[in-house]
Amino acid sequence: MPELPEVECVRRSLVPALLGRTLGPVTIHRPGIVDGPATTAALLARDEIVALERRGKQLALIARSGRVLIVHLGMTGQLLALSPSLAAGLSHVHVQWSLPASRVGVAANARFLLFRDPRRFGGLTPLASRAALDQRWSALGPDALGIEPGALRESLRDSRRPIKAALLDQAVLAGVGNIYADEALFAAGIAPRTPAGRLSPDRLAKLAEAIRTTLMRAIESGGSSLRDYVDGNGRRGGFVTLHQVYGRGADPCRRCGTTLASALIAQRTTVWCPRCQAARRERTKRSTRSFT
DNA sequence: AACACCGCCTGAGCGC
DNA sequence: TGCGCTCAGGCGGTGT
Repeated sequence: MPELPEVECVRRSLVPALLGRTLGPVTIHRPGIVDGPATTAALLARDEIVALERRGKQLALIARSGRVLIVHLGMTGQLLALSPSLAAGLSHVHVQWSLPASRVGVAANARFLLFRDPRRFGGLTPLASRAALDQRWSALGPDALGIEPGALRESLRDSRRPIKAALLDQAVLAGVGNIYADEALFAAGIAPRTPAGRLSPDRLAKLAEAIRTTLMRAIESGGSSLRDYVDGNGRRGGFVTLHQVYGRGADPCRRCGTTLASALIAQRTTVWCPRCQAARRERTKRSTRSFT
């Protein structure tokens, strides 16, 4: 599932094919996946891509005209720059752009840009300007790849939810989904049900570092390909083999051998090691009325 | 206000 | 072989 590392891998893999290039005509097979009027201009047809940016799990194509197209991959979405032969015969292609011919190098064969998404949890959101993008992204928490302890502490202050639930909230922290929430909590040695606002500054610092490290390593491995995920060139990622807990419920912990626990937390299957991530007594909530 | 929960959608995997 | 069931989960909308 595309979380931050997968979206970042898509972004990086598409830079050679898209940056500085002008998209050709667009064909819209399923207008419903576009949030708003699905006009060719809104979809950046015949517009030059001047930047590819990411915030959390969202990817934005910035065009010369000033228009912006946000790409949400959802669970099964793919943005692919492919040769005609690879592009042919793909199912669930909702929007398709032509890419200009020529240009030597790795992107020379990429003649089509495709947005496909079998389950349609993803979609495209056209925006009129960079300012509109900034406004939209201001609703997101800080990007998880650069999360600092202070920012995490600020986001989680006074929250009574389980830390697992808080990490999944994109307004708290942008980019972490179910896989990397479990992996980061394991790396930090924190039990997923620990109330977020009760974590000590030390443990929050450890968690922030664990989040950054886990995400960076996943990016280096090309992301986590369970079933659907591939990057912009159609390549699968290799991080699944490095998962410590996600998808391993009832298997032995790779660190201590204890049987991994599994439960539904915040409506998500959550896996953790009861020994490496033992619940411990956290600091109690300080009275808000004391000494103010 | 903070949080819980629902439902969208398809294909893989399973039991029978 | 094939059918029906369950499960996966990002995220917006609604309920408590």
